[in-house]
Amino acid sequence: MDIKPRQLEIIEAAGQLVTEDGFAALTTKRLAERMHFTEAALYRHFKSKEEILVTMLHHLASNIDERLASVAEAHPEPVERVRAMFDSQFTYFQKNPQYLMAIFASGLLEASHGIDAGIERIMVVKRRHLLNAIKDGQRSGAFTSDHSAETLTHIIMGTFRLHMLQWRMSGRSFDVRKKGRTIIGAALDLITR
Amino acid sequence: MDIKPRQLEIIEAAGQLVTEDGFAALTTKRLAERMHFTEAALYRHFKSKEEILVTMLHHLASNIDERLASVAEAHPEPVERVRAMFDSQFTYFQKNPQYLMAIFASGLLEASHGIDAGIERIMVVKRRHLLNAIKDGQRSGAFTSDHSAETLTHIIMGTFRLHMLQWRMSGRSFDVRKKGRTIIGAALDLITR
DNA sequence: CCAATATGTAAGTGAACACTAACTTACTTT
DNA sequence: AAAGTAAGTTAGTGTTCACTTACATATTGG
Repeated sequence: MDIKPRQLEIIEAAGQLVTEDGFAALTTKRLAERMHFTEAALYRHFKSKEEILVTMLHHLASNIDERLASVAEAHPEPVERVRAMFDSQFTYFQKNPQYLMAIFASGLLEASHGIDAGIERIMVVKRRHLLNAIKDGQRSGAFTSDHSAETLTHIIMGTFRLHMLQWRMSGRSFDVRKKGRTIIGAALDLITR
Repeated sequence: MDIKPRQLEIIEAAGQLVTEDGFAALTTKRLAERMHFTEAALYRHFKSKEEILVTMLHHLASNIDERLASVAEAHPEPVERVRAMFDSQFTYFQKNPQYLMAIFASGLLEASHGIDAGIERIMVVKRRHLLNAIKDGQRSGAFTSDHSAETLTHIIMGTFRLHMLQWRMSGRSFDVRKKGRTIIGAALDLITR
């Protein structure tokens, strides 16, 4: 699925609307206004509103997957790898806050199965990369084996998600990367034996 | 703010709709259908759809506050107190799954300020009780003081929230209490020194 | 008995929604 | 130069939304 430049512009505008004012704010009228064209023009690029969201989520999942894979390759040491993975996430969302919504929407939206599946896929992608790092860390003895890799992954992911939520709820008023490093650092410290 | 019995029935039906099929599914038409009366009858009990949600969130926040306060009183020992607090939460949401939505909605809905504020209030209530317990645990030496009580609270809350999200996303297909005990137990173990 | 109150119904309202049909314009390919 | 294509426009469509008005019925307290 290749995304044309004009489609990407629309996707980014859609993400902006959702992240700024919530899902209810994403209407064809408002999206067209932001694009400085009419509602009908939207349908030259996407066949439905749902397709806009699904394409956006697909694009986002691919981006995140690539980034995390490249970070994993660059950092063989597990503790540093996890740290670098979250650093990469913080940097990404700092630069592309319009995609923040995709972290939280899961299980709430359900306007369609396609959207729900797209959101879940993003979560699964992240989980897979993190779980790999944690397992490596357990093998090398860097992380505790008192609890399963799945449990440790859950704790780290939960910590990350809440951090991003609070950043968003605060109107992105603090340095998500700096505070994120502290809190992810603390969580990493707790599972490091 | 006292809630009349008929109002409570409507609130519970509204929570059911949201938890079953998402926020978009909460329409006056569907809510009236579930109550086996007409849309107009809703407006005998609430002056707007927003008031239904705000009243529901207020009711929920009060319930949770009471429960956590009573649990805290019954368990002076911090580690056991935290465990009992989450046990209480698991039991509550197992019995009242219609209120699950309120855990996740934060920062996403924004259909109105009143709703957003109501959801945030629930988060604040929980955080306050948990933070107290963690601070007590640090004072008594039960919990590590390597990280701030706020950071530890964040990690535990994030862990809890993700657990509830996964329960909901799975269609509540597993025993939230049993699995929750394991995962909260692991998190508690990590912060116990 | 009767007036007040609570709780319902039938039948609508205008506004907003996603989406479509028909037509136009600009650029590119042959 | 002609034909095709990409990307817009105007002016709608029917549907659904939250909510309202006017009226009906049942229960209850003085």
